[in-house]
Amino acid sequence: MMQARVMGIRDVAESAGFSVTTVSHVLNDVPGKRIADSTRERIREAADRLGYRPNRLAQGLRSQRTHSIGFVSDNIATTPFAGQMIHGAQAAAADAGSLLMLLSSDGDAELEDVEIRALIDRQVDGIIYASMFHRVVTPPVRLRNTSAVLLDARTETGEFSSVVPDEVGGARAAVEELLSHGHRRIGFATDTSDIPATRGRLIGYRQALEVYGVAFDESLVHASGGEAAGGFSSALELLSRPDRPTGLFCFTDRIAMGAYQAAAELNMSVPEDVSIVGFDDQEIISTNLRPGLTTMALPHYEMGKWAVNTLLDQINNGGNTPVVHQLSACPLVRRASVSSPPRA
Amino acid sequence: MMQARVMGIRDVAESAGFSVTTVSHVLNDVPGKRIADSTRERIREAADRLGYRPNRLAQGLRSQRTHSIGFVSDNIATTPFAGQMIHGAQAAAADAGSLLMLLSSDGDAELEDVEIRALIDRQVDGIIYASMFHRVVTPPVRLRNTSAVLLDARTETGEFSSVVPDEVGGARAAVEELLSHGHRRIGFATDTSDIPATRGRLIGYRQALEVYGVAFDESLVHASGGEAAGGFSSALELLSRPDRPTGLFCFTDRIAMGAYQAAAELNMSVPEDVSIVGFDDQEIISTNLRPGLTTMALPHYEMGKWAVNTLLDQINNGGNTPVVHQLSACPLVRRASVSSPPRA
DNA sequence: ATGAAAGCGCTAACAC
DNA sequence: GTGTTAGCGCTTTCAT
Repeated sequence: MMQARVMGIRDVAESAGFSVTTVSHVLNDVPGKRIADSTRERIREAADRLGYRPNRLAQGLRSQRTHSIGFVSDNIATTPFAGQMIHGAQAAAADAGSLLMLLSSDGDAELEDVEIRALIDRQVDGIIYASMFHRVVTPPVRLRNTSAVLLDARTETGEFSSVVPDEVGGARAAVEELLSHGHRRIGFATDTSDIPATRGRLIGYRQALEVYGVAFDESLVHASGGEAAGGFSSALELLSRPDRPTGLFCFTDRIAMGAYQAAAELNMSVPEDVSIVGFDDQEIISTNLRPGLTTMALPHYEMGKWAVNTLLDQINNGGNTPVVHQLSACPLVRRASVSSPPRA
Repeated sequence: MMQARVMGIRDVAESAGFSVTTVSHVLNDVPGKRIADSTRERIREAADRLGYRPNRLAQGLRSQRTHSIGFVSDNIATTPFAGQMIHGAQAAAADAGSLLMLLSSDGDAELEDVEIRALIDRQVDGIIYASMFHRVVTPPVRLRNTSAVLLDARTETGEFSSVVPDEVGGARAAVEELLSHGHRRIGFATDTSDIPATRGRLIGYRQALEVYGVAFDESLVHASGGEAAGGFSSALELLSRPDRPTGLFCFTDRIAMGAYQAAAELNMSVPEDVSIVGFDDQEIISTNLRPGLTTMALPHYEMGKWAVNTLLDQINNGGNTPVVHQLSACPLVRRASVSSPPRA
């Protein structure tokens, strides 16, 4: 383990025959410094030869910039989306030469505060405050002591820049996919929680119907307690009606999974007897269902990227950036669960 | 943004009327220092009053210990397991006052090397080198310049401490679950990849049969190209035989999902007509399938924890720790997909 | 075109 | 019991 000896800027200076100042100048490409090309070359050569690597800690201490950003999330283990957000964030950070410091609070507000403190103690340049599902949050006040951007979340008052998925637009596109295939009776198997997603997707559902001049029929929207089991019972009920819908818009892919089970139970096949579109594009479900599920993708990767890019801008501008609230589009992912309605 | 002014150890010293040395001693509880209780108190009070927080960068620079550890993984977005490993690692790190710096290489070896360098430049205390599925890896040589432990991976030569799931034991337990319910013809729907998981689980399958004195029948193991579609065709074939198995051990939950689909196709129900046990406990599948899937959990959280604890030990002992290769047990998660075989 | 020297905030010999 | 002082490895002002 451990290299022979780790070379510092002084070793480079000595070896190249210049002062540390000059070495620092050339290695950091400090602008507006008149330095002989030959000098630059000799210094670079020496640095390479010695395998010099700047100590980022020392740099950070001196320059007040650590090139590391904190990522606090309420959860990370139990949601398949965390990975995408983190990945997007990490990719954007890496592009800018920064690293992510990751922390999960498991929803414990006190712990969250401790974690943010730990991050600030480490002099992170800023913090991404992430939620694993779109919601309204109230971050610890301490978050105001830093640059911060909200990911998949918003505060009541909108004080931080934030990015969330476009629930309304996504739902509208989902239902339009069904409408454009000729469906006119379209059920909505939704969730009982009162969160931005349920509200937004219902609005989108209605908007799409309106665009196509289809009257909204309240009895066609059925809410249940999330997950496949809820989707199963919602769909079972909806599909058992004499005037059953020919298309089903499901609040999540998990609910769609339940809808598939209900269809099987009723000996109906997808999409011949009933077309289904989901939401989330949880690939493990959407690609493994038979037939593959047409669904709206949640733009987690893009949101993660947007969040750190915005944070970085904010940091680089010394906090003089306007607060912006970004809506991120949910693209339609076509697979095989939508066709024309049965002839009847 | 930004607090009024951030207090340093000097402010505390001044305010308390002692030297920075003494402040450092009491705030860090340095052992073997004789300091008056009254002094301790006054210093603590001053620190609290001023809201003093040590600058971890400066501490790290001086003490050569940053209390941050790097986590490099080949992937993070597209696997549902990443979250669990990261969470376990982060939890263990947090317990020890350390933070995780996260990096994903997307399988790009060159990038991986760059990332490890970036981590070392930031003076991380050590590095977790993680794979998102159990495999044999060859990490960049640079990894030897630090303390490192392998997570869900091993090298050919076993030079780093490592932790991987006990594939053999898990598979044996899975098949024994079937055997103990009375099944004697048990199919194995596996994957075609040649990786530790396929090899180990086949061994476990055979061991369990042997324990129960059931002869191994090669025609009962059917390999396909992963995912639900493969499981569907494997199971369809296995279950269509005249001497069809009454129990199915599936290489993954995704394959089990395909097996459910095949059972439905054949109008067989789970578990009445066929009992199924999976592997992985991908909850999004295992809990949402109907009926719930009995499966073997992959101990990702525990492995993540073990990895950083072991790394931390290694760091604290200055690298004089023996290399250890840990097998982590895969617990059985009983749900509703196993019962006694049909009377026939 | 280059360098001396101060100092980022802290720890740890070593004095007293 | 407590304080002085010398750095950790680097950036940056200011001289020259």
